[in-house]
Amino acid sequence: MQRVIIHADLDAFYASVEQLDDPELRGKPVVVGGSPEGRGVVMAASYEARRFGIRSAMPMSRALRLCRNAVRVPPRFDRYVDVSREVMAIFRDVTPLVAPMSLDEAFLDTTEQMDGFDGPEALGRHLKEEVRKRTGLVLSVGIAANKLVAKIASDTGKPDGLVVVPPGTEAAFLAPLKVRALWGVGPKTEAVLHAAGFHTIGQLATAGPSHLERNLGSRGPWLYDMAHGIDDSSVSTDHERKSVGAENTFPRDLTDGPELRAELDRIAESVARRLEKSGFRARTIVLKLRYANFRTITRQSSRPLPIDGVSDISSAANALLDAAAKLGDRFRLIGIHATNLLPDEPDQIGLWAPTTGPERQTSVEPPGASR
DNA sequence: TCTGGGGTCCTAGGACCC
DNA sequence: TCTGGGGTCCTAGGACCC
Repeated sequence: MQRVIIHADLDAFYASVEQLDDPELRGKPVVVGGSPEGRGVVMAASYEARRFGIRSAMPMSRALRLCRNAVRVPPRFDRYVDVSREVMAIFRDVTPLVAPMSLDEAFLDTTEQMDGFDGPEALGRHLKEEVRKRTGLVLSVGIAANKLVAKIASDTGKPDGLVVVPPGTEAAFLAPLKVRALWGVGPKTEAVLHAAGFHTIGQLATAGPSHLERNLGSRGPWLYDMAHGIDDSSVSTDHERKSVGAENTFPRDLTDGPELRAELDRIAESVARRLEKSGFRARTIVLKLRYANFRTITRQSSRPLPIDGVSDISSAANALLDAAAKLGDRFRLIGIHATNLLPDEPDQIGLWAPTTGPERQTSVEPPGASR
């Protein structure tokens, strides 16, 4: 059966919410993000701000140089989460198959809902109208037979877009676009593709699978499928969490000392709190350090039994820092990630502890002692 | 110009097991 | 003599996405 997949994406989400909540900001170049003194970056820029060349992820200091009159607004994530919930609820009024990708975008599978609408475009218009009516926000929509093409379709229509790619026209739709438009092709892969002579998706589509594999290794088959608009992945509503992390960039670099250790403990608290809230415990703690020169390292330690609470996370992270930090090292960022998650079900501990716990410990033997 | 914070997935080497 | 094969787990780094 021909699938109908929608990618829905709110335009300049954080900045638009700020402009909705504060009429003073409407029509002005608004930039949401951290302060330039605190080494903040742009998290969202209104379309008025984008006219000055301001883009997401740009250092705030540079953004404010590009547009002296830009209004900087610190992010209010709690508010964005609330608005996002409203929007996702609107999507779920249309179909139960909604897969949120972030606060401001989601995939919808509306294959089974088409009877109620006069074609995919009408359904897209309905979504846009409902979102505008109930939240005031502008939604861009892409509709195609799979997620890959729907996503790229909504990207090409922004802002306030509604792009439908009929089945069978995927390759023709993609052909003129730059390879960078493909999901998963970032700056590095783009450079590799350029070096291999591929600039547009159409050029990529003319290459045979074996040629792509020779030039691009294991990514070859994947790129081949994407260039031809092939994507069989489904819109999945259940997302399993894999990690919980927190990190912080300091306004000024820090050396190891009370200030850095206090920051580490603060982050440990945040991770412990969110881990507990999400109903997981972790078997692995990852310490992340970014040096003043931007080199980034990670150090991790795993345990047979899940760690439990702030003090465990904190002591694991501090031990990793003890081992990693050398005198005179200057850091701009420190972070902790908890991975190898297990559901936090106290009842289950007795069931797995005897097998995973002691068994692993007895495996620590002198070399050659076993076998 | 000077580079956030939340994530996911992949690769590659090494230890270890049977 | 020159050195298995399949599998899992751990660690470190990196690309990418929003």
